[in-house]
Amino acid sequence: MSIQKPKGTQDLLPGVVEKWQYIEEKARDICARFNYKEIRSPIFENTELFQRGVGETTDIVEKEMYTFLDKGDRSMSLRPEGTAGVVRAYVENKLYGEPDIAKLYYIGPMFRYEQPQAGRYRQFHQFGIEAFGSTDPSLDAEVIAMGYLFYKELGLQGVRVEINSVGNPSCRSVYREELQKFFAPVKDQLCKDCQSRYDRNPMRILDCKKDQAHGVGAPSILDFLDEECSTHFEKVQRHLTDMGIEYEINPRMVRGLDYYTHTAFEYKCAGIGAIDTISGGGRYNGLVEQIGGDDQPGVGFGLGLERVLLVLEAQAVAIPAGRPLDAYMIGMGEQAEAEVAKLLFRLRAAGLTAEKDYQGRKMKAQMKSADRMQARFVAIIGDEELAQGVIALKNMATGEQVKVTFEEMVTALSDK
RNA sequence: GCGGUCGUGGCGAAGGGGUUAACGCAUCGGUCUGUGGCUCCGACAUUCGUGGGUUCAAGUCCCAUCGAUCGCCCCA
Repeated sequence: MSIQKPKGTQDLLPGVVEKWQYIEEKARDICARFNYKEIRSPIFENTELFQRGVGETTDIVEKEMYTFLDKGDRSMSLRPEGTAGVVRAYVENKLYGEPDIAKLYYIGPMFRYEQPQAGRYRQFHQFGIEAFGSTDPSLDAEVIAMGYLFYKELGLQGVRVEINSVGNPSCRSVYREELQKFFAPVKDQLCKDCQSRYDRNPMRILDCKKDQAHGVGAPSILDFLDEECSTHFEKVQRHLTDMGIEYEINPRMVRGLDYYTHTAFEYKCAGIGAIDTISGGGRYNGLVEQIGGDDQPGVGFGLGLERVLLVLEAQAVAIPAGRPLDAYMIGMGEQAEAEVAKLLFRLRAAGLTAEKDYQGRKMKAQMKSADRMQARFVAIIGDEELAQGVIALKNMATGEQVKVTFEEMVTALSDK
């Protein structure tokens, strides 16, 4: 067997790649309207960045990173998510010194060594935004609203917004202890997974899919928020309501990255097998400092593009087709073929999309080819046309055929 | 890391131990010596993911391995 693509990766071939371009275009457009600027950071970083940024105890860092030693014995990792690298770039380039807050976005591949399944790949793509430098709840709400609008403008139906507040590190640690106290007496009745969650991350027990009953009567994080955290959370909600964004509060929501503070949110939608979360994000006020910068707050989302595609497909949302072919040129005979090559270049230089045959096929086969490519016109040159200095233009939709001079060709093709 | 299902031409798909590997679509050629979407005719897998084993005989049975797919953990 010849070499195959690495497990969990995809070749995006012509026919599909146009969908990606369309989605990326939509992302860039919405970023422009919200005034987010693109940032391109490396696809690999020092491993330590992710250990510190994403969190040593997260599954991502513990078992899902593509880590390797480079030739200088430095430990490098392919980025498993987008935020850490952007934060690093923000700090390294001292963007906090700018007068306005930094509103950045990225689109690109991320890598996690996981077992692939529906909506999950080892190389996947995210469109994400990060806004640094403000704790204003209206910024949290803006980020949430922007993701929502992105899905809406793509034509996705049934996207739900769930929000939660995970508080700050101090209210969270109190809550964590309370949760462990709550579960301690029933620990051995919990499912196997939840027993291991008990120590690692008791909040996940609430999110257990096997047994929703686990969390009945359990304390809610929202009751442990301090003054500042609950005020922030209330203001975020008010802003969302003012913008007309519908949301649900899910006090059981837990995110997979350690860095979140205050607002955490997810977008959910059916259509990708067992997975319903299509993206998520939140505020991360301690992260910039943890990466070695000033104490600058941040908030953002990371949105899975494969999941967007899958839901678009599940909902059969039409995606605009790529650019059609204006003309397919056919030359009969050596001299005519040379003329075709020349005119083809002229058409292309004039901004038209044009194609010819390169396999020496019969005219009939070339016509079929033009039909397959959905060419609007077929331009034919044979001995007769050559002698008259004209070209036969056939409209493939109507079947009409007219003769035009070489000079008239470009305009004839342009305005139809 | 664990579990289920699957792996036959460019694509879809039959064949479940016996010697020439159905069929459909697509493609190419002809019918139509220079005109597509229709018809009819013809061509198109020394080979069944890979490696090993069982057998007189293996796409067909067994083992391993790789991959796809779905699910668990976790996540986008």
